[in-house]
Amino acid sequence: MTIQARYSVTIEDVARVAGVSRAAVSKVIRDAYGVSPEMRAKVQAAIDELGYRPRASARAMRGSSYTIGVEIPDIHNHFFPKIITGATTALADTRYQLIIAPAGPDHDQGPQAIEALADRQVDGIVAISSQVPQAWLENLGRTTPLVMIGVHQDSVNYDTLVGDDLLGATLAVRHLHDLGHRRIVHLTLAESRPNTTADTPHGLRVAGYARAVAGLGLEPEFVRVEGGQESARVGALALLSAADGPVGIFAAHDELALGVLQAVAELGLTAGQASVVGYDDTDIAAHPRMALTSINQSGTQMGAIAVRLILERIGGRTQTAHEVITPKVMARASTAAPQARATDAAGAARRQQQVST
Amino acid sequence: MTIQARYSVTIEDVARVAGVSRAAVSKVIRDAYGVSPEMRAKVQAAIDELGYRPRASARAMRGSSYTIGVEIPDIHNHFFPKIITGATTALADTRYQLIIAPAGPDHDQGPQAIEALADRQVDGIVAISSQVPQAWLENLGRTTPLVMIGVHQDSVNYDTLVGDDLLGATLAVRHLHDLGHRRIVHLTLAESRPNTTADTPHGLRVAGYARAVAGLGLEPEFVRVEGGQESARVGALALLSAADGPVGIFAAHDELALGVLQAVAELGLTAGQASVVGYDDTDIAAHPRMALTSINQSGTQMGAIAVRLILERIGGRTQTAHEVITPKVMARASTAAPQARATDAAGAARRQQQVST
DNA sequence: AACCTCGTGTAGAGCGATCTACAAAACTCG
DNA sequence: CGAGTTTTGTAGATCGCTCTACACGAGGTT
Repeated sequence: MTIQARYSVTIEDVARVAGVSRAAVSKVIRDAYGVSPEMRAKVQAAIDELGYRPRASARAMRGSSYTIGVEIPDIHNHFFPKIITGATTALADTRYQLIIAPAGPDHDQGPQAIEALADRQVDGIVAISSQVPQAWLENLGRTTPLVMIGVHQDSVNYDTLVGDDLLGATLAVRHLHDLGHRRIVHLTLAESRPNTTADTPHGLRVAGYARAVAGLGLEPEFVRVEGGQESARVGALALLSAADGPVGIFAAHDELALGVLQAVAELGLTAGQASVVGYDDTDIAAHPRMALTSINQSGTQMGAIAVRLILERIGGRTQTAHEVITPKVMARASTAAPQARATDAAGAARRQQQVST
Repeated sequence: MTIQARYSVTIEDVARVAGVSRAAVSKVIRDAYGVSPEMRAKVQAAIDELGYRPRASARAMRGSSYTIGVEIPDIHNHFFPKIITGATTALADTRYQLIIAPAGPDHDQGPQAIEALADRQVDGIVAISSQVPQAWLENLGRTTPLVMIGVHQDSVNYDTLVGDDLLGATLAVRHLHDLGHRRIVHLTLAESRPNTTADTPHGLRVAGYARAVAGLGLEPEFVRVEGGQESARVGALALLSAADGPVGIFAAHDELALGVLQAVAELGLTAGQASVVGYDDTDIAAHPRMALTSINQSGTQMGAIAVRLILERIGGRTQTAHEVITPKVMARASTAAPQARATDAAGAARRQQQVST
């Protein structure tokens, strides 16, 4: 029975079966004021009997859609699922449902996905793409609770949530330096890529790196890549093939670091010869086969905070909030004290052979 | 200007500015029949000027929401992002937007997420959780185009899309056997877990394994775990510590295989001593540090097919379709010809020590 | 007894689009 | 050139819910 009529059963039907008005049913399902226990029981019985479920789109027309939207820029970056997990968990006991709008595979589709969420009248938006015009965001934030993750500019109409990228980069450099490395290279996205300007996470990591390196009296040195494991692999391969001493590589995020590890593996180098630090501490970093040293900025915590901020906004907070998460180093076996390269012919030959694999 | 009024701009406003009726504007934005070029231009100009965007929830009340929903059971399983990628790409040139509803971290929340999508009046649903009562799905399929991925029972009201799990398991076993392995163990989910009954992908992999092993005259042998890398690691650790000959392990999916690889790494075993095959061929499997042999059932292709099926349904197809994807082996370094274990005291001691790490 | 207050329920407008009729204008064509 | 056909645009109902305004009856006060 319940199953039979699943859709096409409306609040009207429930009202008829319960023998009350639509408004009464509406009150019950919204937990609104002014419902007697008897009425509630009667209505609830009718709801159960008919298997009634209110349609979100109809509710959204006047009230709220009970939906929180999260925009994620790259479904392949394993950092984002952590944010989702944190958010989903934080939302578990509420009546809100989380939906994700993935930005398309091409870049600069972030705004499009955010817009799609706004079009769907979600009650709040969490967005991660940073390459969105601020004016546009300010305007969106005026009508919809909005949390931007990784946006460092302060704003009037929306909340922000960032990791302390300046500090994170410093920690990465210091970690390599403490191990004894004196050549510390930063592998990051080409400046032509989105999300690389000065106030983005990647831009700040660049700045933090440059400052930390200068503070230690070392030369800054960059490898710029297009993004994705493959480009990082190629970039690292070029760097490491040309190098003959130990190199510490600070990759701007774990996805890139994995590409660097590919190159390290292909060249048969030890962690002492090529030490790699990533950023985000994704799940895979902890795997013993990777053992990637990484900067942790708890993604699950970020997700939970983002949801909290949204719910506060929905609850009536009018002042903007700007939260900062403090990163920490997760030291693993991908970094080690510097070690000279084997200069014997055998080693060189082996490396040579493995490059061509 | 465009930005200023972003929301609260309705079709009414556009109609007023363009000097036409609401219906005319509606026709233009839907590309409907009966619009002269001049009218179109006039309306389009007004739309651009005001920055008008139709609200999905209002459209959903009568027409369609132009939204396709995908339910995914476990955001941490890297196989699902591949499906999403395929689906997003396939949807790129249409007016449809893809949204994802993640099932909560607890199990058996699949139906809840699917229901959430239905409540939001999406025009089509792609769902991956298989542990949903069939009657419920049949009913849902009656009102909404629905594609179930990984559901092997044939259905009347919804389409299905599966990998040939029976064949995939056979390929895995045969691969290990061809390498020379004679002890081939299947590591899979405990039968108490969701999605393990006979007609689910995991159930069929078990059946395929059992049949293939029997066909080769070997004994079937199972390690049952709760799910997640950690439980697989623990299960594999127990298996491999007790074993003294070479073992071939066929893990029911890559996530579990990664856990097995952890155990292999901790015990310091070679690929010949413990050969591991996964299932799904997730991105990370190809990383040289993992080099995980895996059964590929193209996730991106699955996503693309799922979307195609949905769009066909929206377009009017009434007969159900049932697509099958043929899996193939991606052989990598995690599997190798069997190799005896070192029996010297040093080797045993080393293994012993590493277990306790 | 008349007046308030409070709790409970209902009527009915309204949200922003779509979509069915239908009217008016513009072509065909014998 | 008038009847028929096609094209183009509009009016207005409608989708399923929320929410404001209000009616009604029961108690409480003076």
